Amino acid sequence: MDNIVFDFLSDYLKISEEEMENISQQNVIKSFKKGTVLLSEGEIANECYFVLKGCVYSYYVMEGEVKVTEFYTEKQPVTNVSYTTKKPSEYYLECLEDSIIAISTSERSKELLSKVPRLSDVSTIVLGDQLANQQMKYDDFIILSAEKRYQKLQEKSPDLLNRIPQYLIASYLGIKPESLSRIRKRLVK
Amino acid sequence: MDNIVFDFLSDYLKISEEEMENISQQNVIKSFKKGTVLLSEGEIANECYFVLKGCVYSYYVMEGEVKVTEFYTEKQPVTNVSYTTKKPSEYYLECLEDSIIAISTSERSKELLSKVPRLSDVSTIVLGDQLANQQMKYDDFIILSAEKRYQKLQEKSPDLLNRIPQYLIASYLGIKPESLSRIRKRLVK
DNA sequence: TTAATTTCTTAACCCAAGTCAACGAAAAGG
DNA sequence: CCTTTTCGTTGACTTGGGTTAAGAAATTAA
Repeated sequence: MDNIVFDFLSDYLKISEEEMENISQQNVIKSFKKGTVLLSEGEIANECYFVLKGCVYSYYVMEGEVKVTEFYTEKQPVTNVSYTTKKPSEYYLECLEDSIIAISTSERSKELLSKVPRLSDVSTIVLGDQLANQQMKYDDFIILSAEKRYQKLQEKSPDLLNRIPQYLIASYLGIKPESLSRIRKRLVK
Repeated sequence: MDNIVFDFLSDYLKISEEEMENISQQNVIKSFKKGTVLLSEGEIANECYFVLKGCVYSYYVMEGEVKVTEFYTEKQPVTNVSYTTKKPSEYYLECLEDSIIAISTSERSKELLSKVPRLSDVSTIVLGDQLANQQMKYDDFIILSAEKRYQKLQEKSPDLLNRIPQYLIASYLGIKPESLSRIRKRLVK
């Protein structure tokens, strides 16, 4: 499973055998059953996650209603406000499928960074990329209609539409399942 | 004007006289007239900005229509996707007021970081904070109605409502000026 | 396989925001 | 100062998404 981590890192730099060794030793990898809650509302996160296999999603519960904000699949770091701010989380992180996940903590990250200092450049770049992505995601949401957002999702991540139930896709798009049904009907014509 | 930069930095660490000296020397500060476009759609950004005084806003132009995505005021770093990705910008950055702005480039940042290495921790923290903020902003947009978003803006940044024209606030909230008018009318009752 | 449960679709009706248009208020320019 | 433009509000009408409810389709469990 480690090779997925190296695959991800090698987008940013070439890694030596020795560094690989250090990273492997530091890596804590766990399996979770579908439905496992990794972080609950109200909890303070002391772990951060990287999805190796499966799918994790984040959602708020507002007046009993689930509002999905993101899906994280293979090779994706899970952004986690509570882990950054050390304040109680306002949302949940849950496994949508049986998943294999690399887990880190502040302590382990520091330790790893001291052994492989070059990784700090990677983390800066990854953070910057995540910020840029997050901003683009937000901008799309403001700029585009629900219908356009669905079409864009179809283009950019058709895989998500297959592996994720439609009512969660609807929530992710900011609409109700019934509306997504109507949009899909409109579009097939 | 430098003191605003130090004020910002001192939220993250104590700065020595010598470091201040280095930072001051490296700092490029410019004044801009209201309406000055700092970055146009299609341009690749090679500068990044930090607002010392005044106000900068980011907006897309979609089919001739302006869609505001953010206002940046005193003591705020301006996030800039194009600066990170080195791809043509999809949006504009423009001064909404006469503004005084600290400007950096990749080269100058590197130089400064080599002189004051401690700043790299700050930049990581600031990046992390920005990511967390951006995510919270997105989540609010998905979760809340236009009316709730307006109320939240009123609470959190009443200053913006005074200094920024309403049709731009409306755009920022993702609605039309007419709708914002109606929301305001509904709320005074 | 069948039964139970979950997910998806459709229809009828409602409402908030969009559109178009008009008009008054405020700012900007001369 | 008055004129011109920009900005904010209001009204009438349209529209896309929400709500409720029912049934069909697809999963899951027995």
